[in-house]
Amino acid sequence: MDRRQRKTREAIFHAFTELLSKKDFSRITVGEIIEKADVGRATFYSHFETKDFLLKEFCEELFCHIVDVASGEGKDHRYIFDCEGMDSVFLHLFCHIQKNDNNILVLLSSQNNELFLRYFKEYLERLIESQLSVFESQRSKGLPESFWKDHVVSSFIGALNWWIHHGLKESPEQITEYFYKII
Amino acid sequence: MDRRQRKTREAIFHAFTELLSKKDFSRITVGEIIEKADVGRATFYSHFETKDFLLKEFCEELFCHIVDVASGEGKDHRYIFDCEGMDSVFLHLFCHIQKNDNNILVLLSSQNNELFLRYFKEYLERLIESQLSVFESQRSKGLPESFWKDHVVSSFIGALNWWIHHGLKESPEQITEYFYKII
DNA sequence: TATATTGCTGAACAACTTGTTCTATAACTA
DNA sequence: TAGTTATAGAACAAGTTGTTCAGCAATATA
Repeated sequence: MDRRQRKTREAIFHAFTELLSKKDFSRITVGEIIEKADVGRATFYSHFETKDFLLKEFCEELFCHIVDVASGEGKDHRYIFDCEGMDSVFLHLFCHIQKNDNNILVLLSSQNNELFLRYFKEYLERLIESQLSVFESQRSKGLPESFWKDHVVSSFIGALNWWIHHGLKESPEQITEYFYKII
Repeated sequence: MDRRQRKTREAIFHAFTELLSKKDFSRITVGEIIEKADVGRATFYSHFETKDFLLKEFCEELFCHIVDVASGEGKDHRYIFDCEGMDSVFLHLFCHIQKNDNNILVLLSSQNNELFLRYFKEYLERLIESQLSVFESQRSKGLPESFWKDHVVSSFIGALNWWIHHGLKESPEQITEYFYKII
C-alpha cells in the first residue's frame, strides 16, 4: 500500500479513535473526522464509502487481529503482543485487554461500549467455536449446541463488560476464574 | 391527557413501530415518521425533543409496562395480558413475548434487535434483582454479587435472543428450562 | 352559549450534514 | 525522466434537523 494511503488511513483511524472515546458514534460527523485527521473531504470518501464502513473496517482491524492472533493463527503474535505462553485463550484475551493493546480499553470503556462489544462478539464467536470442547463437560444434557455456544459467548462478553465497568480491579487470572465458574 | 395529544402520540408510535420493523433506526428520518403518522413537523417536535427521545419514551412504554407488570406491581395485569397464574416470572415473560404483546416480537426480531435488547436489559435488571434469591443456591462461592446478577441478566437476554433467532420453535416452558439449566 | 386555552397544520427557514465532482499539485513508480 | 496515483481544497446539490409563526380546530371553562 502506498505510503500516502497508509498515512491517511492511519490519520483517520487515529482521529476516529479520539472522537469515539469522547462522544457517541451517532453524533460524530465526517466533518469532525477529517478536520481532526487533517485530510480532505474527497480523500475520506476515497477511503471509506460512509461513516459506517469506517466503523466496520476499524473494528475489523481491531478485533480480527486480536482474536485471530489469540487463537494461534498468527505467527508473529509473540512479537506483536509480547506475551508469554498461556494455557487459556480466555486468560490470554483478558490479558491483552488489560494491557490496553490497540487502545481497545479506551474504546470498550467509552459510551460506545455496546457498539464495540457487539462487534467483538462477532469475532469472538469464531474463537469460541474452536474452544467449545473445553466446556463440553459442563454442558447440560438436552441443551442444543447452538444455544450452548451462544451462552458461552455472551457470558464471556458479560464478564468482560462487568470487569471494565468495575474498573479492572481484578487480575486477568481472577476474571478468568469468575468466567469459568459461571459456565 | 388531551384526546388530540393522545391521538398524535399514538400515530407517531404506530408509524415508528412500522418503520422500525423495516429499517434501521439510524436510517429512519423524522420526515418519514411524520409522513407516515400524518402529523405536522412542529407537532412532532412539540411531543418529542429529538428522534432519540422518541425511542427512549417508546421503549419506556414498551418494557416498563411489561416488566413492572410481570413483577406483580400492576393490579390490572391479568386484565391487560389475560395470563394465568405462573410460577416463574421468567416463564411469564417468555409467554408474553411469544404472544407478541405490544408487537414486541416484531421489534425484537427486526434489525433493531440489539437496540431493543439493550433497553430491555435495563428494565430487566430491576425485575431480576427481586428474583435473585431464587438462584442464590446456584451461585458459586467467591463470586461477587454484582457479577452474578449481571450474568443472570445477560443469560436471560441471551436465551431470549437465541429463541427469537431460531424462530420461536420451542415452547415458553422449554426455553425457561434451558434458561434454568445454564444458570 | 360565548370565550379562553390548548394543540395542530403547513409553510418557510437557517444551519448543518452528506456524498459528489472538479482542478491543481504533490508524492510515488518504472 | 515521464507517467501514474493520491491528495487538497473548494464548490455543489440534495437531504436533514430543529425552530418559528400565523391561522385554524378541538377542548375546557364560565
